[in-house]
Amino acid sequence: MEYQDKLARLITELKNNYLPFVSIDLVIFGFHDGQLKVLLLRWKGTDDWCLPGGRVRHEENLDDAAYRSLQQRTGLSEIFLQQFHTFGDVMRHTHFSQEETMHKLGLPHKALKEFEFTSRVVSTGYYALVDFANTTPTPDFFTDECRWWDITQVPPLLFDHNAMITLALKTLRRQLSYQPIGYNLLPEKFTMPDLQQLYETILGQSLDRRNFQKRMLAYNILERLDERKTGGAHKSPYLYQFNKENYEKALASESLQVG
Amino acid sequence: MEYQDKLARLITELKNNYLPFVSIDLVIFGFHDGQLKVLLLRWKGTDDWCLPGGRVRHEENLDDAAYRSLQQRTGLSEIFLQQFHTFGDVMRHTHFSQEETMHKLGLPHKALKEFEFTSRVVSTGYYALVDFANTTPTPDFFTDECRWWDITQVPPLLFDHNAMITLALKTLRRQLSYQPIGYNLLPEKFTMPDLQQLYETILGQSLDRRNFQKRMLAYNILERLDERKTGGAHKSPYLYQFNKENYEKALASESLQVG
DNA sequence: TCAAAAGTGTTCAATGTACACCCATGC
DNA sequence: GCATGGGTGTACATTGAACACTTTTGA
Repeated sequence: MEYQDKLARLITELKNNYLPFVSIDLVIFGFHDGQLKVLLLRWKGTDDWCLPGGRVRHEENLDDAAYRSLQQRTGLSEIFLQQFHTFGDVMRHTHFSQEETMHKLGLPHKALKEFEFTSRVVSTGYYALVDFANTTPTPDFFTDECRWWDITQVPPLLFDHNAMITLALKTLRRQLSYQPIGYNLLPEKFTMPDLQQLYETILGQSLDRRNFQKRMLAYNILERLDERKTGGAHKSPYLYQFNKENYEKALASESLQVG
Repeated sequence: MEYQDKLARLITELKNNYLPFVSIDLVIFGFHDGQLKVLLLRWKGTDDWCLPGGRVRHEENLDDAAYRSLQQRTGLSEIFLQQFHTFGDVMRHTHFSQEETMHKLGLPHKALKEFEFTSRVVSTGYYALVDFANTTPTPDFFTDECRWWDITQVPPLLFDHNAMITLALKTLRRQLSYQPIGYNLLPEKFTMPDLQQLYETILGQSLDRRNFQKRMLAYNILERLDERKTGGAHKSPYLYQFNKENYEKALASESLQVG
């Protein structure tokens, strides 16, 4: 049976080359149609969803492992990726019993002994901001489906993954107050209303159009282009792009408005 | 040889009951004489200092492991303890070669094979704020000495521990801007100048006396007592104590000034 | 009586918030 | 021409920063 063969090889690979008891989980945010999205995976043959994650190779930095998983799930590189918390509770994986989990995974019981799929794992959570349009959601060996979910529609997830999303979002909102955001979430050229919608979506509240513009321009990370975006039954808004240099500077120095 | 016996028992204990590849490290801050202090350990028979840390038991939450180590090193319970970052670089422990490290530890080479003392470990950093006066610094099996160091005098430490302190301090400073601080760093009754000195020490800058007082009182976490502190050749300052309820509320809600 | 440090309040600047008018576009 | 939404500027409120005088205490 090919599945069992593959599984056996995978388990051997994990045992030989990856750290046990350590993992990373990813909260990958995207932005589309004025909605904040998060990328979820559906376990093979079940209706159970969870966050993408991965193991860490013996000779691989933790950050690199997160970055590798992110690339595998989204096909993207050069993305904003940031650690936000490490989840180390013993019971965080016992949302379901070992038997249930094995069943959900379609794994034979002996796999339990082979590798600690369901045992206690200390997992570091990372969140990423990616360009929705350029992402190619890709399931992995254990999952049938990988797709975007509206952040407001996320179902009950496996393990402690709902809590992870909550904390990632909280961290992202706080980040918004002292770092620029948008570089990986918006297309290269965008309008001020686009940017504002992004902020409003992340913060979950509406902002004053005029004050928002003033604030953004004051950050000195935007360049207004000569082009405008036409198509709407109203005045055409200017297109902007990020000034990469100043954007990076702001990211590094955390120099934007605090609070 | 008793040392070798103890070591053998310890290694067995670690192998059987603790997670490999996972650890916690502690940046324990204290406050004394207007100086911010950090607790460091000196390796047996060497002049090399490092942060206290510990391993995680198989059935133990990560936070509990940090808390346990903190109690073992300081004798204190009921302390503020917070995770600030997880350090997962492969090379973070290769400040010294394996041989050097084993030598510094006074360990036989065979111990290398027994347990990955010097191998790659993913370590979660926690910082704690403790009452300097009530602390009983206690070395562990691998160390001769455990004592407070002035934060400005910390020597080059083993591994990536200097970077850990730097990041812990940065996190602490940021925390200062949206959470109350002082409960575990000051005696029960303290004066406003005491509190201000604590803030100035942590932030590394002086603050305006009058504005500071206004800000602190606005937080509504202080209760002024009828007592004053006498002894100085000047007007006696009032004593204050924290209103525990409001203090906890502020801690939980992060409701203080942001920025 | 004097130096040292604490108690208190006011003024000014900067920042953030609220708000109004005019303009371009597509139907 | 008219509804929709974008471009811009001004007034007000709130917050934070700067600053001075008086009071108490021990030597």
